[in-house]
Amino acid sequence: MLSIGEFSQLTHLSIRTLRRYHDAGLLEPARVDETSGYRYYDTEQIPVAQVIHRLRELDVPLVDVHRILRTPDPDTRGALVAEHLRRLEDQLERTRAAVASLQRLLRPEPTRLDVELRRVPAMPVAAVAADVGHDEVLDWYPGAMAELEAAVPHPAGPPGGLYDNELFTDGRGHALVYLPVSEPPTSSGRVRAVTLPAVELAVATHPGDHDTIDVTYGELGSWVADHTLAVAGPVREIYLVGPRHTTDPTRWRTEIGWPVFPVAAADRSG
Amino acid sequence: MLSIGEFSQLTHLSIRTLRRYHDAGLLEPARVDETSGYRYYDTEQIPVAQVIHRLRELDVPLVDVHRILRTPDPDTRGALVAEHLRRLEDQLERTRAAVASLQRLLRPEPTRLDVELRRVPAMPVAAVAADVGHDEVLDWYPGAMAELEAAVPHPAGPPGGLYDNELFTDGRGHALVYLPVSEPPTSSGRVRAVTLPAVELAVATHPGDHDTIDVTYGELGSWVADHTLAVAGPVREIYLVGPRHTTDPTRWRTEIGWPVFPVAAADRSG
DNA sequence: CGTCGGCCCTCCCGCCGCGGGAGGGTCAAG
DNA sequence: CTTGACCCTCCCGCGGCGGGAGGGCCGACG
Repeated sequence: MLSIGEFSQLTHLSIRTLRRYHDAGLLEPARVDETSGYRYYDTEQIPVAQVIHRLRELDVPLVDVHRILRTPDPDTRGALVAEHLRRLEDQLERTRAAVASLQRLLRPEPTRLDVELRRVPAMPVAAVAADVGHDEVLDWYPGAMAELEAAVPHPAGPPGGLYDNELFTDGRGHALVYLPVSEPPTSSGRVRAVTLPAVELAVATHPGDHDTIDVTYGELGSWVADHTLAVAGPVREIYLVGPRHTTDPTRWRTEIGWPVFPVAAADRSG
Repeated sequence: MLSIGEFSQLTHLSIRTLRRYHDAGLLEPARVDETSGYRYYDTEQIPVAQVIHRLRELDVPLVDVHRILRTPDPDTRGALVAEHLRRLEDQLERTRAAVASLQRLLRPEPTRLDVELRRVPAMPVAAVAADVGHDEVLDWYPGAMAELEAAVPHPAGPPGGLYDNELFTDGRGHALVYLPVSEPPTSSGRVRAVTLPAVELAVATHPGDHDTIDVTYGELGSWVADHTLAVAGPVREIYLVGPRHTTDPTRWRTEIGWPVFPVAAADRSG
């Protein structure tokens, strides 16, 4: 029987941390003295403590550590761990992208931005919509678009999305992805027939992957702000060239459409 | 002049976050209405906001972001950013190591551990000591050892270290690294002449780099606990083969010496 | 000119995993 | 039996963000 201090020395986990793991039900001491409350551990618990230690080094939340430890089946457990490793890799990828983008931002080369004012008529589409958080969008998008493509084998144009402004201001809001159709589709699963309203858009094209799309957003937004206009509705994105066309992200083309009030009405002299 | 909501849409930073950055002095609005407190931003602030966004994606703390933004000289600023990238790489390295170690821990193969009881006489050494935190040790060690090696060109044995138990139980404590000498060295810099006390050690050898050294610690500790004895003083490490000998970490050999009360006295029948 | 809905304000709380510290009980060696 | 090391619980703080309450401000309408 090891006291908490001895166990701490054997596992290199601090006493405080061991107590916390006890409270969280992660690492129950082999025996707890009823009157004094003293915790006593067993040498067999050392490997368990080390597994916890490793998982924490990987920033696995305590609840997930709990889940993993509770899982008896090694395969399922392996899958849970693998899932976390996948997320770590995703994060690494995002880190790499952020580094690259940061370096570009710090060496500012004047980017010439072509902005086009475009009148878009009302458009019948097949759509999948949801209320999502800002950081859930990337997880939500692929499934929604896959369902759309299955339901609409012959779209009448490139896919797109509408993103409510609250998504950015509040970090949560309404998002909708669509495929244009020539005639209204039948609803199935999450797919619905929707008619997008006509709008006037200020459009800029973002080249490449979406890691730096906020830069183009900012440039387009500056242009819109500098040329008057107020924003009128959710931002639109149109995926002219995307992962469906080429695996080379540098070839992707995404149009960003910023809805504005029609130019005639934007003359505010009245 | 952009309201905070408009600016939020342009930068994809939430309103709350923008307010926080204002409070932290990171991103001062171009104008703040005195009576209403309304924040108004300028389109020129968009790139600044995006730099902040990128740095935060890299988990750079707000205070450091502040430092970086305040730095006018691009070279110094680049150095600060590079420093953070270096830390990211270190962390990545540790993550990699933790993953590897975790996989080994989850596929437990019975490790046969050779433990030797060894009586170590008092030993004159040149030593560098400090009070350090658990996670500062790795940063502190190289400099201390380099200073030692400069002061002791012809050591009388392999280098080693003594680590107080509080270092693990409290996360902070006394650490000492040494080089054995044949006669007491003169003090210089942080180097001091010290005589290590005689002890009885339970010794196990840890092969390879130190990423998994806690596993060996645990195994040795189990052995000590299962064979009686109480711990008597700081743990010792002896670096038989280390980075000074070979760059191949798999060849490293580190002895872990767990001080125990002399075996005769460990008979607790009295 | 008043009203109303949307925007913005400040202030406080919660989250996670950990450390710090207060205040007090327990254990074992002398 | 005393002493000092050890252990206990409980509360607070950190950093960066979100949630929510409670209340002013703005501008487009009637």
